[in-house]
Formats: sequence, C-alpha cells, structure tokens
Amino acid sequence: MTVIFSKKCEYGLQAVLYLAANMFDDVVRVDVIAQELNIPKEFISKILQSLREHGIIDSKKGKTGGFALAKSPSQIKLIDIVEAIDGLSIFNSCVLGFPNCNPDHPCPVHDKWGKLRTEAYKMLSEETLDKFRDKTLDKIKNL
Amino acid sequence: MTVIFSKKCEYGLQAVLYLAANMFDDVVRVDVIAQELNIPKEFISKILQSLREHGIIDSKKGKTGGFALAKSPSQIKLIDIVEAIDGLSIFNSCVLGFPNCNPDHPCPVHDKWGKLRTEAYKMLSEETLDKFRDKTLDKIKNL
DNA sequence: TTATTTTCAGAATTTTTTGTCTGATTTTAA
DNA sequence: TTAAAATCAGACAAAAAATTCTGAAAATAA
Repeated sequence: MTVIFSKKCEYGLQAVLYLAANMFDDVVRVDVIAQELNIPKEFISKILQSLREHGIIDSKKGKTGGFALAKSPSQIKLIDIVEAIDGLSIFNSCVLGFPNCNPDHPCPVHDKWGKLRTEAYKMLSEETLDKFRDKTLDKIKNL
Repeated sequence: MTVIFSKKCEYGLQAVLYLAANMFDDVVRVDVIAQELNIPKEFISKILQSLREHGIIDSKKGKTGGFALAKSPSQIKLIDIVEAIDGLSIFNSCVLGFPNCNPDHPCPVHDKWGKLRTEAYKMLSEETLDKFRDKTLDKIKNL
C-alpha cells in the first residue's frame, strides 16, 4: 500500500477544513464533525485534542463545548496541520529509503524527486484555509 | 508518520536499481543484495520473490543461483516496480482521504494536488533503469 | 549419488497504526 | 445545587505492515 499522509493527518486536515468552512458557528461538537465527515468519533476526538495541543484549534469544555479554529482561516496553512500530525520528514527523507540522501551523496532519483517534493511543500505552505471554504462546503454537501 | 512508498517498495526499488547497476554479473545472491543495501535478508528475499512473480526479475535456484533482471534495464521503468508492490492507488485516491474525489465532486485541493501527482507519475513512467546505473553505483559505494 | 547451497512457500512474530473503551473533569442550564 | 452534556486522559484492542522463522524443493559440484 502507498500513503502520502497518515489517516490521522488526512482526518485532521478534513476536520480543520470543516471548521474553517463553518466559522459562523461558535464551536462545533466533536460528534457533529465525526458524523459530517464519516470519521469514528473517538478517533477524530483524539486527533482534535492533538491539534489543540499544537495551537491550531481551541476547545471549549462543558455543556456548550466544542472545537473552533484558534486563529483566523487566513492565518492557518495546510502545512501547519501536516507538520503537527505527521511531521515534515516526508520533505527531507529519501524517497527510495536510502540513508544520508543529500546533494553530496544523492540517491539515483534525488534531483528529479526533490523538485516535485519542493513543489508539494510550496503548495502546502502557500495555501491557507480561507481559500478552501467554498470547495469544502461543496464537498461536504456531496459526501 | 508519513510515507510515500511502503518499505517493501523502497527496498524493491533499491534492489532492482542494484541489479541494473550490476548487469555484468550473471546473477546476484540474495544475501549479497541484503548485505550491500543493509536490508534484512529474509525480508528482501520475500520482496524479490514477489517481483519475480510480476515478471520484473528472474531467479535461478540451486548452488549457483541468485537474481537478475528479467529484461534489459532500458525496458524497465520505475513505475513498474511501484505498481507491482504498492499498486497505483496513490495516483488516483484523494490526498485528503475523501471518498469519491473526482472532477465532479473534487476535494478542496483536488486541482492543485492532481497536478503534482501527474508530474510524479510522469517522472516514474519515463525514467528507465539504465539511466540510473552510474548514480546507483556511486550511492551504493558510499553507503 | 550425495552433500551443499541456493531459492521458495507459508506460517508466525513483532511493531506500528488505527480505532475503541472507561471513567474523570469541566461547564452550563434548570 | 444538581443533572446533563461536553471534552480530556490514558489504557486497551484490533488491524495492518514489517520482519523473522522453519523447513521444503531445486540445482550444482564433488
């Protein structure tokens, strides 16, 4: 099997995009997020807690509790979520699994892959959550 | 954690590149491959068997046995190994983990990610093993 | 033919990732 | 003040991926 982001990270990205698209709500309960996105409640709950520890989202406890973004959507980049959950190792470790893959001792595909990787990193670093609101709403609606 | 190719696939790519770089040998024993690449012998053995079933490499049993490419290096593309081991799901499943991600119901990053993915696929489909011989030899030497 | 050396096949084990359960803590509404 | 409804924390369980083990089968050299 092949993966880009872990399931945790995929779900984390989905949830944060969902929160960004629902800014008009004060907070959103974890069971609403879980239901809307078809993610096991207890699992997304753990992921949201970890994103809170990383300062990406805020939580409110108690009867009227739930989750909301910690900052405005325009201040949160996709890479922030990826970094918080999966880390950035994908962007500096060898795609062929060779150790010490660097310009001095490059793996056979070092140059070609490095270019693609840089583009991916750039995309995730440039795009902020506010740019996705409409597309997220549309996607959720058709889930 | 984040992964592009599974460990199996990484090791498979390494081993096939190694075989391509050592075409002057008739066959290479699995314990030599394992030692040169620092891969557990029993594990790479399994991977090589699976690549043989996919027709990418050949094996010879018995006292003078070992493995060799089934075709000339110029006829084997990187994507062949990826497809045999990890499959091509990475190239047509949603990077955010959304179901039914397609042009009709795209995920928020569908367009931007799709472009990168296509480039990656193109690279892996265009590059054949013969182009990597020198770089592979250099990398192995400095492992 | 026989001993040796290799790949082969499948099961078993370990580790990592994913997902679940239990109960405590916090907050609010009645 | 009390009951209800939410998050929180940590242990637990299940599933998947990675790795190892065991012994058979094949081929060659002596």
